[in-house]
Amino acid sequence: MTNNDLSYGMLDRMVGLELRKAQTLASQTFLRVLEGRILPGHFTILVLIAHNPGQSQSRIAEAAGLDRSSLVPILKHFDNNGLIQRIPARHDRRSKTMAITPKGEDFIKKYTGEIQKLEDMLIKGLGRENHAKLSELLIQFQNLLKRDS
Amino acid sequence: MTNNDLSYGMLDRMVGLELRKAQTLASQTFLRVLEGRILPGHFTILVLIAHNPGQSQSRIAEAAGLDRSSLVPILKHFDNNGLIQRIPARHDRRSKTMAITPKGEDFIKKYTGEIQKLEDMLIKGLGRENHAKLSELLIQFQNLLKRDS
DNA sequence: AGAATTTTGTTTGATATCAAACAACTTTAT
DNA sequence: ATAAAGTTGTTTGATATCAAACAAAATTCT
Repeated sequence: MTNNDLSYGMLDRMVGLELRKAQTLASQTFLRVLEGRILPGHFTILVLIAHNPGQSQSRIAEAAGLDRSSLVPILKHFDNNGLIQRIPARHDRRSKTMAITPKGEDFIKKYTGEIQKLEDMLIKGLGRENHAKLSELLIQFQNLLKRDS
Repeated sequence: MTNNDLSYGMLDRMVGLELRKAQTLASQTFLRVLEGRILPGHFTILVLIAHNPGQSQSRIAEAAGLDRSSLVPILKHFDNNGLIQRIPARHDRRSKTMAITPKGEDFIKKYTGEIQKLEDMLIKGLGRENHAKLSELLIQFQNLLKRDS
């Protein structure tokens, strides 16, 4: 009986299901608080590019937990709007190096406060220790599943 | 530095991002182990119906963390394949009561072993205490976000 | 009782995502 | 050096999901 009064049977406390429900709620909360002005995944991509200039698309995609192909329309959008720049990599003619633009930096700054406030709300709600423990366990969980894939 | 050697900047250890990455990996692992014979969400729905006969679609959807509308094609599929039965509810003429069929029970049994084995792998990999703590924190996280929505 | 509101299941777009295939290119093996 | 295998970014097709709108029915309010 995790939720309401419905029985989950063998599903009770299974991590996969709880992950999916938690993730859905987190995403919806983000969208609601940010009023749809930016998608959580898009913000992630932009910050990753800003903090790791000169990386390939594949590496950024992997760090964001996205497929390479999912990145293409996102980057096209950022490029069209002048938030990032794509420069052909010197040593690899297939690869395109990406860098944030000043406009992109402004964009990140514009939303950083609200997003940090949302995270602070989570920290306050869970307690600082629990919040840290949750992050840690989620990372451990990922490392576990990344091995055999 | 949670992943690889890329920097996450302000995103480091943010729960939302770690949740999304963990959830994606969990889903992919499930699909790979079950070889696509059943989707995680579909199995969830079926077990929920089995353990909570006579519930409305809306309640099942909520318990599974899905939108009502997302349930419609899933239930249609289960109904067409004889895994569930849909009976008009007595006291509410809008509502359709659902129940598992013997064939549906067989279907659940068929995959229960493999899915439990997958969860056992997670328990073993994380450690029993960490696994329990992760479930608990995920549920706490959901309760936190459910309040103000 | 009657009107206004809410709820239920559904349909209809919209979209985020992946997986597979592809050409161009690089790296590795022979 | 040449062939084989792997990688990069992209296109294309499939699909899971949601959100908004809807009619029918139930509930609440006055």
